[in-house]
Amino acid sequence: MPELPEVEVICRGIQPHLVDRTVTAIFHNGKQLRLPVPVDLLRREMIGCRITAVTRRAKYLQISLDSGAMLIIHLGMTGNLGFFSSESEPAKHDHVRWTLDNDTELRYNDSRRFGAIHILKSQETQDREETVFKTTGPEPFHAAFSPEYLHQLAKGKNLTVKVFIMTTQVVAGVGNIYASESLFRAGILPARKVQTISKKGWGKLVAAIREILQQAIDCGGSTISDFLNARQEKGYFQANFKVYGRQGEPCPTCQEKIENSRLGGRSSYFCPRCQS
DNA sequence: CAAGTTACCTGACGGC
DNA sequence: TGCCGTCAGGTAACTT
Repeated sequence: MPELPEVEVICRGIQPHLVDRTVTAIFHNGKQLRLPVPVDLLRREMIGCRITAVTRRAKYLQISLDSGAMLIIHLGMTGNLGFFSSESEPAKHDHVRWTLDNDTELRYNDSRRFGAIHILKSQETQDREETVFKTTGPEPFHAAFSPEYLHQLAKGKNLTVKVFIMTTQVVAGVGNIYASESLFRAGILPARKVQTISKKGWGKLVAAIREILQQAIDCGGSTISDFLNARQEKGYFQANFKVYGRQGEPCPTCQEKIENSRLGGRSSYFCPRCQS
């Protein structure tokens, strides 16, 4: 489900419902996510605390508390967050619920359980870039994500460009869908080796990644099978996919058939005429 | 040490 | 109808 745009959409959606609310109770259905859910610690660090901010770093949501503690949520492939009346019956795969002081609940739903929930104590939040995000690259919208940076980092590497931009250490938040779409926009084949890309090529790619991610955020994200925002509404950027999931269909630019090949174990879609 | 593979888990879909 | 294989938005721990 979520790449950077979907996480950003959820972040903006839950923020107004969470800020200035106090956590009154936390429930866990006992199921382990990618990591065990630290329920006892969550209760100790969150109950009675007021939420002060909701932010995003890479594909992680960061929920700050007035105690200085911070809840960090990763949605994995199928994770989602939504608000419900605390009276209503939890849905299948609602693994964790945070009850708030206005009788609503934030609910974490995740059928495949590839997500993760962490809590940082007050004294651990300040240096999280050096701990939690030690291996996470720059945000795509940040100035540090520059053509020079990519050109430098690519030196001596024998990777394909698609695998490269999907690597967390290189840049945060670019997943399988937006990697294919950005490479199409930049006119670069997914299988191109990073060594062969010029500074100008990296410039095109940086611009393409930013434009695609921004458009997707503006569209409320992409709903492939089950993504919903905090108000349980679908995103509609999938209507703007030029290549993702479209193998065999004509390229929207030149009518050549879109192809699909596997790179790093992931489906990669491209136009063999527009991209080189 | 870089690069490729596997594992985690549920659900949808196509073929038989 | 159901059984089987394959695939799916991510990440980290393995192996080569």
